[in-house]
Amino acid sequence: MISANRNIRRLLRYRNSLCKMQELGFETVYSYNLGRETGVSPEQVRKDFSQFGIKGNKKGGYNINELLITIREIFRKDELQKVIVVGVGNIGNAILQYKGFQKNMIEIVASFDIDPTKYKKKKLPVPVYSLDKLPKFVVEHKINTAIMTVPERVAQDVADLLIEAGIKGIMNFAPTVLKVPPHIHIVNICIGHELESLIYHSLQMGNNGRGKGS
Amino acid sequence: MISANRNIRRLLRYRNSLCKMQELGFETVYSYNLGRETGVSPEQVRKDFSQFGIKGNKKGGYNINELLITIREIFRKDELQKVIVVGVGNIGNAILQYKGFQKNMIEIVASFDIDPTKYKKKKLPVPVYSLDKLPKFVVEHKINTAIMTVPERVAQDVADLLIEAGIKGIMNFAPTVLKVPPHIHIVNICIGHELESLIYHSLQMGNNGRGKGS
DNA sequence: TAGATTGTTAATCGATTAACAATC
DNA sequence: TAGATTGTTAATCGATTAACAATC
Repeated sequence: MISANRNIRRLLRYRNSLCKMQELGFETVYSYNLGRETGVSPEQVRKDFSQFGIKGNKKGGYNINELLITIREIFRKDELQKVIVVGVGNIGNAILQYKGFQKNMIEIVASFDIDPTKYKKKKLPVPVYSLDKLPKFVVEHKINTAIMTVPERVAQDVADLLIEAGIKGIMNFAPTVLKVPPHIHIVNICIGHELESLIYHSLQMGNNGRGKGS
Repeated sequence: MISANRNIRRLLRYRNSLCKMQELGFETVYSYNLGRETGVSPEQVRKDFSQFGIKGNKKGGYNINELLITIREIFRKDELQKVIVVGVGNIGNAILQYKGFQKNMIEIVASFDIDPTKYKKKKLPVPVYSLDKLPKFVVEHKINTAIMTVPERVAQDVADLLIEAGIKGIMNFAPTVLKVPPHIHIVNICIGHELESLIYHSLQMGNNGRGKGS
C-alpha cells in the first residue's frame, strides 16, 4: 500500500491551490508557501510529496507545472472516469447538475431511479433509467464507480445490487454503514451527521456573550 | 476537551443504529452487537460510551432507551438549533428541500443569495434573502451555524461575512481551505474530492478481469 | 458457580511533528 | 560563502486495539 487515505485528500487540496497559483502566474512554490495555503504544515507537504516520489529543488522549491503534471499522473487523469448516479432525488439531482467534474476527467454518464415519472425528465444532462437496466449498463460501459443518493431504507439493497453488477467504489449519502465485501471501497457522506457534529462543537465553546436580548 | 471529533461522529452512527433497533422492539444491546451494526469494534463502542459517562450493565449490556436519551442529552436535543443556508444553487437547493433535519432538532430558517431572481422562488420551504440582510438576521435570530454552498471563488469572502456577523460554525461545500480565526468551527464537505479519492482507490486495486470486451 | 459482558489499563499502531543533515 | 530550503530520520502524539480484572 503506497498511501493511505489522508495523503490523497491532501494531494487534491494541493492541486487546487497549485492551479490557482498557476493562474496567477507563479512558477515555483515552497513547502511553507503551499502549506499555508492549504492549512497543512510545511513538513507534511514535503513528506507527502516525498512519499509520492515528487522531487523539489533544494533551495529552489517546487516547480508548479511539474507538480501539477505529476499529481495528474497519480490520479490517472489520462483517461475519462465514468460514473453513475443512483437515486435522482434532491441530492442526486444537484450532483447531476454539477458542472465541475469534467475538468477533472470525471463524467456522470447516466442515472437510475425506481420512480418511472423521472425517466422523462428533460432538464437533466443525462438520462434516467430504470434500476432493471443498471446491471447491463454497468457491464457494457465498464463503470467502476457509483454515487448512491437513495433513501436510507433501501441503501443496503441498492449497494448489493451495485456490487453484484460489478461496481468497485460507492459514494454513499445515506447515514447507514453499508455491509460490503472487503475489496469494495466506500465513501460515506452524511450531511446530517456532519451538521450535527458541527453544531455540537459550536455549542461546546458556549454561545453566550452575543445577541443578549432586546 | 472531553472529546475529539471522531467520537462524536461514531456517537451519531450509534444513535442511528439504536433507533432502528428500538423500532424493531429491542430493549438492550451488547457492545459486540452495536459494533457489528456500525462497523466499529466492540472495545471501541465500550470506550466511547465510557468516555461520555454512559454506563452499561455488566453481563446485561446497554439499555437502548437510556442510551438514546443520554446521546440526545449530549447533543442538547432539548432546544431547536437554527441554521441558515448561504448560496441557493444546486446543492443549496437540495439541502433546503431535505426533510430529515427536523427530527434531530435542526431547522433551516432562512437562505441567502446574491441573485435577486431567487428571492421570489416559491417552491422553497424557506425564504431567500439578499446577502445584505444576513448580518441583521443572524444577530436577531441568534444563529450560530451556517451551511455555505457558494461558488469557490467567493467562499472566503462569504465566510468572512458570516464570521463578522457572529456565526460560529460553517459547513463549507467549496474545495477551499477557509482562513478563519481559531474559535470558528469548519466542516469541509468536498464532494468532488471525495469522488476523486474514491476513484483513485478503486483504480489502485486494478479494474481488470471484468467486462473484457464484446 | 460458570460464563459472559462491561470498563479500564496497557500495548500497539499509524500519522504528525520535530530535528537536522544534505545541498543549492 | 552564508542563508534557505529540501528530504529523511527520529521523536511525539493520539487513537485504536488488546488484555484482563471486575462483576452480574
